[in-house]
Amino acid sequence: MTQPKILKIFNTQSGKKEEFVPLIPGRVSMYVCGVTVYDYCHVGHARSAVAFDVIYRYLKRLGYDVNFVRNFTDIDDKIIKRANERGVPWTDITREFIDAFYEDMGRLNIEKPSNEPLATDHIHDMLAMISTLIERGHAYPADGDVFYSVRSFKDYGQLSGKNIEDLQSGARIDVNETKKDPLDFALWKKSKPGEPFWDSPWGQGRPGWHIECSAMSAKLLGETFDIHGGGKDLVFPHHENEVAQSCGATGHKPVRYWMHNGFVNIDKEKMSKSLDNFFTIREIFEKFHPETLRLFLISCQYRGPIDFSQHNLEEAEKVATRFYEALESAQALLDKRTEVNLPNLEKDIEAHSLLSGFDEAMCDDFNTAVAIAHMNEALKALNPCLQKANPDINNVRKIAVISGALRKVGNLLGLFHSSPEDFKATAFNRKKAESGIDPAKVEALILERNNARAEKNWAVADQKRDELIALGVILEDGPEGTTWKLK
RNA sequence: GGUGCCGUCGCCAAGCGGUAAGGCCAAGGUCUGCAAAACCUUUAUCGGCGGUUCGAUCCCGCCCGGCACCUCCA
Repeated sequence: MTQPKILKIFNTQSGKKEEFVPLIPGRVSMYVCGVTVYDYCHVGHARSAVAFDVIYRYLKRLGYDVNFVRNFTDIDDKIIKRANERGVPWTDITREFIDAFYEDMGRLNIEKPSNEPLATDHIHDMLAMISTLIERGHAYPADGDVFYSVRSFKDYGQLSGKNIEDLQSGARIDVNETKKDPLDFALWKKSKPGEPFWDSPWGQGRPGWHIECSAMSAKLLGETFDIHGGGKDLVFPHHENEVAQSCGATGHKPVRYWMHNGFVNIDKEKMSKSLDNFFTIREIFEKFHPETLRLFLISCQYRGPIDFSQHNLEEAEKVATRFYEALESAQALLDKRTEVNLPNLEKDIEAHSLLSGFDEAMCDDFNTAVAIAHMNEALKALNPCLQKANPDINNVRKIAVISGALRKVGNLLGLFHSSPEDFKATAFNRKKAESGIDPAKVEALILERNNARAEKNWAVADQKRDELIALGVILEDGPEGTTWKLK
């Protein structure tokens, strides 16, 4: 990028968009809460992954050297429970779902972060932090457990906008006899017989959920780092507790910009395990191309809710198809017109209005919805050039520039990673399965129709077309013959 | 009960003080033997009522409707 842009980020902490200024010029340190590996990822996980992937990619475009850490929570009650249900070692569970996670993320075209620490590889860092918290009077051991004393931290609640009195009056906090205060949360949990454990000064046990992020972010990014992200549901208590832990241990705030993505909803309700209204990513991929899911997820601003439905995915699929088809024809034309020299193409691409519009949108708190609107405008400029039977040199160049700009912006959003054939094949296969159509029958009817057309027997040709339409088949007569697709 | 968020064209979705981006769908047109694709054109005053302002979808208040967090959760 030639022109420096001012990036604005909505900071959960302040509730406002703020100008982004990294702690160290030219560098960004970013930590995003990953997943607990006890099950397959659902669409909600996909949203978070895609949102921060787009953010990661864009920070790099702005020229930052980004140190991006995304953790795996690989020790937790749910993992132990799942292992017991299956009668296998808990490490079998974590290994299986880490592999599945990588498979899903790979298909979604999520870039690998700089570092992906496992909680269990950092137990010693957590123990050190817990000891510091005890020394500083922010935590206390109690019968093998260690708890954080929430009332020892005067700013508790400042991230999520809660105050201790309100939390206390809410009757949903579990009562635990060993806690001094019901608001206190576990830093270390004593293990029960048969459960995995690590040795600690307080006996055998395992870490509480929140401590891993505080310990690993400090270890890998420093006591103060730029961006911490995750789903909105993590604001309280997880991120609130992280702030308490880190501030308690170091005396200063760990995070400069807190970013939270909105939920994926089903019929206006949050998609969640407890409501049992979730879809796994791999279920979606059985019907839709990963890029369709990706485009759907970035078709609105990352902070708001997004309603998940087959209808909305189909709409995203249409949009993606239009882009793929235009890009495909542009490429075909450019391949044919190799005699046209295209000097300084990259420079013209970067200078195209799509790039400036894209940058403006992204600098406004990563507004991907507006970015996609600009892509549609570019597409609208590209298509008329593609209409021309034999475009002149200027048009060829225009096609090269606009399609290049579209590809570039698309790639920055993680799109156009597939081939047009693969992309269209996914939609075709789904429709074929849903309609139960027989391709051989379609081909036969098309042949009959084309025979009639060759004899200029339009009545028969149209009758065959009507039959095909009744089947949901749409014909396209092109210079290289007739192709068909499903409605 | 406490705390936030949201309500923009039939549908999805930006904008958030100066008279509403984009997409889907629909209609008309160009093209086509007819179609399809593509292109062109057309479609909203922003949940309701007050207030602040020269001016409000955008600020404030109240109301109606929906959601979320306060418990594991992306």
